[in-house]
Amino acid sequence: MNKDRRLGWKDVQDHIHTHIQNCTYRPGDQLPRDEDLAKELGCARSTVHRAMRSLADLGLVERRRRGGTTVKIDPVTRATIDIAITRLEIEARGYLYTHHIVQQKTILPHPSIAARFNATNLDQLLYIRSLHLADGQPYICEDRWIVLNTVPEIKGVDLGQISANEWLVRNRPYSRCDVQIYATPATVEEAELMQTTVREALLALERTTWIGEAPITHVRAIHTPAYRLKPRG
Amino acid sequence: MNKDRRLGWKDVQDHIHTHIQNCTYRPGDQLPRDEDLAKELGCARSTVHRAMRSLADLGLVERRRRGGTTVKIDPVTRATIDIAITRLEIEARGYLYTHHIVQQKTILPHPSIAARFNATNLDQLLYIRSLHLADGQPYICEDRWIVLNTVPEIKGVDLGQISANEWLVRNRPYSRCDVQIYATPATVEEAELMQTTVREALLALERTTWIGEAPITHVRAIHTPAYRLKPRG
DNA sequence: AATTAGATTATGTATACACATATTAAGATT
DNA sequence: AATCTTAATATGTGTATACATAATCTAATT
Repeated sequence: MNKDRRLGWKDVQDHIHTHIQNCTYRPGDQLPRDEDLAKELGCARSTVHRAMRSLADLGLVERRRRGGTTVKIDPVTRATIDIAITRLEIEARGYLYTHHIVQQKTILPHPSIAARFNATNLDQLLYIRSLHLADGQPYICEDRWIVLNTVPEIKGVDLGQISANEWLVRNRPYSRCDVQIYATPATVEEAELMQTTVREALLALERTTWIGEAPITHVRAIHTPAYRLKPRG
Repeated sequence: MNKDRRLGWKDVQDHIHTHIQNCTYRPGDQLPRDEDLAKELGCARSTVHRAMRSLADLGLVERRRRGGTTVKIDPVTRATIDIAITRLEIEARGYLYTHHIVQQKTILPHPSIAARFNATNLDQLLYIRSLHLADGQPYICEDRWIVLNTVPEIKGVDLGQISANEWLVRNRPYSRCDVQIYATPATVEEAELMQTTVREALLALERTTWIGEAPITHVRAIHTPAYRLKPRG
């Protein structure tokens, strides 16, 4: 009912945020101490602290132990992207998901792949090229290398049924993930698979994962020409 | 000295995180109540709460008021990218930054631009195409539309000196920013500016900003062919 | 003058407690 | 059986307090 009871940390956050947008506080400016703000606004220091930490997480302010809080001198635009299981992304858009394996083989690691893993002594890899479709139309083509030493169980999985993408996400948590996003021209084979023209500009999303020191998988997913990656919320 | 004094929230976070990586707790599994965990680990509930909130922020667990905490059923790979002032990005890589304006004119909004702003009644726009170089080599080519009604002061700024990018970031905080990332083939003019070939695949980064309801600027930045966007460490 | 040691300061963390809120389960009412 | 009400429950928030830690300034020492 009545929100006027007490001041919540979100209220405090909005208060400061508004002042930053107002240019009351400009980039580089020093903000009041938590304790002073608490007294001024009539709440506990912990409440101001909670608000300030949130603003710091958003990249709007910087806090230093004895230096206090300042509005970030060089503001950055912070965008967070969630890379979901491909099936779920396609279904979330209201399409019917299907996928099939284009090629699958066990190989020794190419130097460029080994470099991605930052490892020299890699053994056998399972390479899979698969196509993920939305309502029958190509959506993502992924090239994946799976480190069999780290994930031996995958040899017993029917990857035509459940995609390697989905199986790994559900069964192999990782401790580190390296992501790279870039544009790449479609090769002849990719163009054919994605039903587009050779050298068409495609968005590539590369991920490499480890569990502890052990490499799990490296994947390069290329999207349809019209694809636009949009950060959340 | 000795870290064994008391359990910190990061210790608790690591504890849970390790169990998730272990598959002790698997996607979909229910975690113990905060209070039980606190008792088990010998710390306060607030400490567990802090750790859990952090894990929720990382997208690893989900919390619901009476439903407790569960390991996220469909884990996503969450990547955060910071888009900095172009000059700072180039200088951070150790290059000498220069920039120049290729074209500048005042125009009425093209429908596609108005659509980006989600506004119909836009007045005059300042359009600027500028090239940002690293050690003299093309790095980013940006097309920018500035809403003069919202930012009239920019008419008095020497944008050959300070780039529109930098001036806006420093002087015009925004309340909303829309980001889109995609691949685009270089046009004839873009290819010439970026010293590459026509239809080469380039990474485009589009941003649109508002302050309150008022549109500020829309910018489309295309990068060199080799450019890779990397989320922060 | 340079270095060191100690005091000062603002944020960071841990704790205990009370109450708020969303959600589910159980029970009462129709 | 369907609906509404009420109670139970786990997380969310606000407060007060104490102490930890990092950064900075000051003063003592060499």
